[in-house]
Amino acid sequence: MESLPQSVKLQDVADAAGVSIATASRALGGKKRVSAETAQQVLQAAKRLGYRVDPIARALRAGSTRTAGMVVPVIGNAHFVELIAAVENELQAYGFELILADSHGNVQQEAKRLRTLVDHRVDGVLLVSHDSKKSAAAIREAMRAVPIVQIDRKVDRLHSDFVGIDDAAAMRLILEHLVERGVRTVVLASADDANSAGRGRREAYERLVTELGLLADPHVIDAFSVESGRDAAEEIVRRGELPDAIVAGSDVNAVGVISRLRELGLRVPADVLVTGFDGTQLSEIYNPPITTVQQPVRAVARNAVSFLLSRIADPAEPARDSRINTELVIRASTSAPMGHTR
Amino acid sequence: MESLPQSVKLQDVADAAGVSIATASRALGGKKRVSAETAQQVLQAAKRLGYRVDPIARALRAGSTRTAGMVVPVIGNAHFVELIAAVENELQAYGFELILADSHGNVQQEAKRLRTLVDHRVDGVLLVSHDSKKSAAAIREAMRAVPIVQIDRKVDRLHSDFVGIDDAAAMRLILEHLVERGVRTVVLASADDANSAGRGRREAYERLVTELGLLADPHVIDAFSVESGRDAAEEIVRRGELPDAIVAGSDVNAVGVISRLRELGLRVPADVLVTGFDGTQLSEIYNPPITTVQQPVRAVARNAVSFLLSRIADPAEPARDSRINTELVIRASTSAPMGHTR
DNA sequence: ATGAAAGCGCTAACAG
DNA sequence: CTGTTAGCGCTTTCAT
Repeated sequence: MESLPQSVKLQDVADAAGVSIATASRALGGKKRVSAETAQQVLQAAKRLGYRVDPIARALRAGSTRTAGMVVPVIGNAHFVELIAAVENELQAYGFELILADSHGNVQQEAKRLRTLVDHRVDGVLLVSHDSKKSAAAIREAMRAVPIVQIDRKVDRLHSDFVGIDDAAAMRLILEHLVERGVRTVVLASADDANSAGRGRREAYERLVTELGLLADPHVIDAFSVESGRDAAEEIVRRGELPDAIVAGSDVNAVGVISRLRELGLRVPADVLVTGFDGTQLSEIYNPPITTVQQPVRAVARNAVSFLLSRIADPAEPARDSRINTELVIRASTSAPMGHTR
Repeated sequence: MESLPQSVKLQDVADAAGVSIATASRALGGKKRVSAETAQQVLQAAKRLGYRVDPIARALRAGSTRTAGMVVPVIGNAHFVELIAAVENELQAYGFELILADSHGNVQQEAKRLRTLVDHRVDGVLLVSHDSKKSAAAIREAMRAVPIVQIDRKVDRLHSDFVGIDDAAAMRLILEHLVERGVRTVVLASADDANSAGRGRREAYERLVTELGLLADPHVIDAFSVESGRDAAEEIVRRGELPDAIVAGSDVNAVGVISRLRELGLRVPADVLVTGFDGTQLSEIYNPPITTVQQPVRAVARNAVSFLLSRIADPAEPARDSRINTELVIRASTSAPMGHTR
């Protein structure tokens, strides 16, 4: 009982209900200035005809596309994947579509994608930025046109909503756990200072290493990727004496570390303990399962979307900053007795 | 040197170039009916003012949004993640945006998402469908409004473009490899018949098992997910005698199988060989790395997008069906000598 | 080759 | 409470 898609327009509904197009629009929009019965008529006519608003026409006139953009550094990173899925799901509940953009860990691409998102009149943007300094300009520009909520990583001196985790507290969870396991020497294999998450984790690591009396080799600075994890492992092994534990800055790093160690004939946790960061499904299913700090991805997505929608509703709102707590999940990668305790 | 976003309109460019808005539009559109010099003037004025077309207004008038929709059963599945990333990348090259939708492996959701994509006037849809029968109705409806290219899975008796792999050939690669390894008994742990990929793989498996003289326990039918892989492993172990090899219908299944086996105290490949399917990064980094058939994801994405764009350009084109070949990648999960050879 | 003008489908003044 | 009307910014006949 459907007519051809897109062919039923507001005028048709108005005609069918015997009212003007304006009244039909108001009724459909749930506006107050319509009598209950007229509204009924219109609603029924609309349903009967299978009417659906044309979001394009509505957008042109009213400004809203009911679409949000999301920019991430790499779609493929396990953590971002989970974030994307959670965000899509959350937006979905509010009838918003998600336009996805990959910045390929590159400030130029990021700027470009941000610009086309703005051009496409998304109502708002969820952004996992690439560089805490170099990303600033493009974001500022985009913010003049549309609300932006930053997720996971914060750009320096940028006044916007933010949703993330408490990196320092999370790092403490990891390191205290390692201390309990009898670890004395550690090495950090994490992303470098280019983004705030990497920086926050490294700074916390350095503070805590001192506080907890751990011996830290100069840490290996790298990116959040499997490849980087592999490189880090390689370098650590090449240096000679293995540390008691390798603290990875993300689960994908940890996976890279472990897989390369294995290729080099070293076992986790028998030869060295390894921890992850993020709590992706990867950490759970990997062999060995990886001790990590679990990010509450759904909560992060929920907050981010809620911040975005409320800012769309009222752009003047003060910027909010939400840091959700993580939870330590202990798994096999740190469970066996170590071979190298001093 | 930027004015406020979205504030420069075609009229401004026309004024600056000293021509009419119609001429400006034609010049910007690269249309023929404009003199070379006038075109130059307009182009320069546009650049100088930082003009950018308003895609919404253009869409309302011209119909095209330069946006494609993509619907997948689960964003999180490793294979779909890679597909999404490749498609986003490919579309990007043509200046198309990607609206992403998760159907949550559910026909109702799928129908709904397809409908909102159509409402949002995407120019085309890339679809990994959920059910080779039950998905048909919604897809047919959507196809009346917009071109659809199916990826990976084909809905029965539906006349549309399709891009996928040769499941039968891929399964042959896997099984012949196992035979070479001396395997005699195998079990299939794969998705059930609800989608064509699952069905194709199972049918090929059954044919080949006979052809190759393998002993196949009744296969374990399941979904494409880590959890299903785990369940399958559990059931296989519970049955008693372990087969020589477990053939998973996807990499995520294989990972589930291996992780559960490990929990049950069984080792891969020492106790049983396991193969994956898809060739995701997961198969490469897992411990042990998993023997699998590699899908040429980038080629699939490239073909799918190219099919879509050419069909958008000419909806009357005959439907194309492209099956790209896979490659066997041998890794540790099938490399060690087996313990159970008969 | 160029310009004037008519909408695309909808919402929001502004009148009544 | 309801209807009339003016656009949102752009593309595209239809004249010239």
